[in-house]
Amino acid sequence: MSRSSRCGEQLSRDFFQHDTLAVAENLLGKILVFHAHHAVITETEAYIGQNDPACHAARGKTPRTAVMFGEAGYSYIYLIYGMYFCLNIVTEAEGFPAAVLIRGARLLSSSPPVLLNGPGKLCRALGLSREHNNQDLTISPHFCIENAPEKPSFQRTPRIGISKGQDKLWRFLAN
DNA sequence: ACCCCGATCGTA
DNA sequence: ACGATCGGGGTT
Repeated sequence: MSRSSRCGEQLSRDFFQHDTLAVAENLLGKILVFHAHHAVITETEAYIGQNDPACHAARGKTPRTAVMFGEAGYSYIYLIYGMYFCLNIVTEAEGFPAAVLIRGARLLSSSPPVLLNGPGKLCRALGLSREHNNQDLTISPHFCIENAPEKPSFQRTPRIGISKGQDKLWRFLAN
């Protein structure tokens, strides 16, 4: 984390190549950049490997989940309930399927800032959809995560909207 | 080929 | 509490 640790710098791959819980926690307060949009991440969830029953990759690699088995720092965007998209960022070592779901952010490129509470609303507001799946977030300044001065205080809770894996406190919510 | 259900959201 | 809406994944 040498170059990437400067404020406003695009995070490099090594930020994402770590334990998913650490990445989910450390993404709080960071800036999600998509073209003209800048948003402070306020809520994340971790989905970790084939032993996590709520993880899409729990039953192995399929065409949809293949990106989760790939290199860290790539986007995993999928359609949910036929109407909404959810944005994840792939984590950990290549071959280990895990990702962080971006559930909430405060949109700065608007006045006053708009609270995007919910992964579907977030993708709709930013214009993220299927065509932005499987993109490397460590390359382009138009789709990346930027470092930020401070990590906010936060709480951990069970993940939202799942029927399995509710015992884990894998949701991170900035105060 | 078919069926079930989901990492959601807005409205009732 | 519920409906909208459709692709993925398991089953036949």
